[in-house]
Amino acid sequence: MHPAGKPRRSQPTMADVAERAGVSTMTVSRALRKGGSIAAETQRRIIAAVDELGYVLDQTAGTLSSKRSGFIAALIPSINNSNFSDTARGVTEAVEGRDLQLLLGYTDYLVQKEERLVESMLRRRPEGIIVTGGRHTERTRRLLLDADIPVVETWDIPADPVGHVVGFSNADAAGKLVHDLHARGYRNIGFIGGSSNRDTRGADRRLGYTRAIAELGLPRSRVISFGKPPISMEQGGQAIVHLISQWPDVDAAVCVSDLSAFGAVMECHRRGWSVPGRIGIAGFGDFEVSRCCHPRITTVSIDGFGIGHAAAELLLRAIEGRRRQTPIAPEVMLVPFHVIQREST
Amino acid sequence: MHPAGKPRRSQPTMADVAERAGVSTMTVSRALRKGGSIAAETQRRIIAAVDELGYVLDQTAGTLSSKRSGFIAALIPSINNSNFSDTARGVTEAVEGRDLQLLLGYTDYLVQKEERLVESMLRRRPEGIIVTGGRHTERTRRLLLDADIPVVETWDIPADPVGHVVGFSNADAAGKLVHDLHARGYRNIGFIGGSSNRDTRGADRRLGYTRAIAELGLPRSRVISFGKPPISMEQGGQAIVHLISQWPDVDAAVCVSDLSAFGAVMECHRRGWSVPGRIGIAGFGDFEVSRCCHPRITTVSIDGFGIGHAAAELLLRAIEGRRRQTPIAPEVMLVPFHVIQREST
DNA sequence: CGCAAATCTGTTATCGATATCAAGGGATGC
DNA sequence: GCATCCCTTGATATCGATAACAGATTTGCG
Repeated sequence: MHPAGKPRRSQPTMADVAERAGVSTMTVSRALRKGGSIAAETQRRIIAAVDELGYVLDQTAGTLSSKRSGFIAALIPSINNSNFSDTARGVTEAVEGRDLQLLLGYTDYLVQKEERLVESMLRRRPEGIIVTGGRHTERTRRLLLDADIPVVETWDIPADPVGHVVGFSNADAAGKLVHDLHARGYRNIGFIGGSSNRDTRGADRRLGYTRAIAELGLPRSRVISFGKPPISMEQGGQAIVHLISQWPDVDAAVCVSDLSAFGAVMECHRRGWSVPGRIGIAGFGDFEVSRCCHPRITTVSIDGFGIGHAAAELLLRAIEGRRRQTPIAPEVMLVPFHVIQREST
Repeated sequence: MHPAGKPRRSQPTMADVAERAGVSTMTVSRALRKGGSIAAETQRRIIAAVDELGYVLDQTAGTLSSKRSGFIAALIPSINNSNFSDTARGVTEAVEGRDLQLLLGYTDYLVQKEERLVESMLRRRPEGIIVTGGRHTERTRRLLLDADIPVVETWDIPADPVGHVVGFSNADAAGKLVHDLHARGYRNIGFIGGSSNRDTRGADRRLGYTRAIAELGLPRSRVISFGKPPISMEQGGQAIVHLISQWPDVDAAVCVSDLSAFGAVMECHRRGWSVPGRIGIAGFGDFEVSRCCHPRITTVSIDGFGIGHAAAELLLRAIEGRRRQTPIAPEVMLVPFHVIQREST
C-alpha cells in the first residue's frame, strides 16, 4: 500500500503534499477547498500528490485557524424512537450538501445527561445546536446562551425559549385527540403513560388529556402510570390490562405513544378483547407500526422528519446570518398535528 | 448573564481564565484534566475563574497539540432499524465513562455514502472506527488502512477483514432458520427480501436460504424481491400477497427482517389468512414488535446491543494497546445467534 | 504598447491548547 | 546542615492548518 523502502512515520501533512507537488501549503489548502483561486494544472498536480500520499485533510487544524468547525450538534432523547430518528433524518437531509456535518447525541430523556452532552458538544465548538424540548437544567441554559451560537429547540413550545423554536403543543395535541374520541361517543376515557415526568413531552400529553377530560365534564380521569418512560410495547400491553381491571367501565384508552398503544392492542387481541368493540385505543406519533398493524391504530400524526428538516433549515439560516453579521431574530415555528382516525377507535 | 459594562468580544480562552486565576495557561490546562499534579487551592481558584467566565474548553486546540482527538467513529446503515440502534446503544454504553466521545454516521446502506462518511470522519482524526459489514469500496478500504487507527467491522464475517471483526454469518443464520422450519414439517418455503443487493446482510440471508433449500432437496426456491432495501412493514405485507398468489402451495415464508415479517403477518390477518394455519411466517432480528404482536413471530435473535458493546470494547483495547506501543493482533469475534420459535410458525 | 485589473502563488502570523523541560520551594533523610 | 526528592508551577516550542496581505505573472483593453 505504501511505497516500499520508505516507512511512513506518521500521517502525511499538508506540507508533505506541498513538497511533493512543488508548491506551498497555502496553495494546497486552496486546491482542496472549493472556491480557492487556483490554476487548473497546479490543482491537478496537487490532487495527484494527495492521492499518492493518501493524504486526508486535518480538519482539526483547519477549524482552529479558520474558527469554523464545520459541524452542528443535535440532541435527541432516544435513538430508538422513530419520531426522533425521523427528526434526525430530517436534520441530516437538510444539512446534506452543505459543507456541514451533523453530530448527534442521545440524552436518554434525562436533563442531566443533556447537560453533559451539551458541554461536550460545545467543547468542539459547533456552529449551531438543535435540542429536543424546552426543559433544561439551569447550567444547560447558561451554556447554550454563553456559547453564542444559534440554538433551536424542537418538539415543544417552551415558555421561555433559549433561541429559536420548531415545535407544537403536546398538550393541545393530546387534548384534540380526547375531544375527537368524545365526539365519536366515547365517555370513559383512560390514559396510559410512563410513571415519571422524565419524558416531558409525555407529561405534557397527560396534562392535555386531563385538561380535556375536565373541559368535557367527563368522569374523573383514569390514568395508568406504568414503567419508566418512554414506555415500551410490552409495557403498553401490561398497562391496558391494569386499566381495564381497575376501571372496568373504561371504553377508550389514550396512550402516550404509538408503541404502548400497539402493545395494548395486541394484548387485547391475545385476550380476546375486541378493539374497538370492547375498548377503543389511540396512540400518539403515527409510527409505521400503527399504520400497518391490524386493526390500524388511531393516532396523532406529527411530521418528525419535517421538524428536523425545518429546524435544520432555520439553524442554517441563523448560522448564515451570523456569518454575514446580520443575525436573524428568534423565530417560533409551529408545526401542525393531525388526529388520524383509524380502525382502533 | 455577563458582567455588565464589559461587553464580551468572543469566547473566553484559557489565557483569560489563567489571568483571572493568576496562574499560567499550563496550570489551567492541568486543573481541567484529571491526573494533572496541582495544588488543591490553585485548582479551586481556577475552577472558580472558569465558572465566572463561563469558560468551555476548546477541544479542537487540545486535539491538535496532544494528537488525541478523544472520539471514535461508528457507521451504521440506518438509524431507523432497531438492530443497529441497539448496536449504537451498545457502543455508547461501552464508551461511557471513558473520556471518549462517539460520533455516529448513517450510510443508508450505500457503500458510496460510507466512503464519503469515512473520509469526513477521518478528517477529524478519530482514534478508532467501527463500521457495519465487510463490503466497502476500494477507496474506503484504502482510507481505513492508511488512517492507521484501529478498525472494527461488525454484523458480518468479511472474507478479507480490514481490521478486527465482531459478527456472525448471516447466511448461516438464515440457513439454520430454514432447517428448523423444515424440521417442523414445512416443505414449500419462500423468501421475502429487497430487490437489490444494497443491503449486503439481506443478500447474505437470501444466499443462506437458497443454500439451505438446496441442501434439503426442497423444490426450487421461491423468492419474492420487493422494494428498495431495507424493506418496510408495508412492503412485507405486499410481498406476502405476491408470494402466495405466485406460488399458492407455499406453506412458509422467511422474511429478510422482522419488519417485513410483521407486515406480512398483519396483512394475512387482514385478509383472513391464518398464521400459521394457512402459512408460517418467520423474520430475522428479534425486534420488539415480533415479541409483542399477535401471533408472536418466529425469528432469529441477534444481540445487537452485545455486538456494539463488544465492538467498542475491542476497539478500546486496540486503542489502548496502540497508546502503550503494544498493538494487539487482529481479532475475529463470533457472536451467537439463536432461532426463536414462536407462534407464527 | 502601456497601464490597470485579474489571476495565481507565497510569506508570515495566528488560532488555543498541550508536551516537554526546567526551576522554585518545602519536606525529608542521614 | 546539606543533599535529595517530590510537588507544583511556568516558559517555550509546537501541533497542522488558514487568514491576511503581498508579490509575481498574466490578461484585458483603449
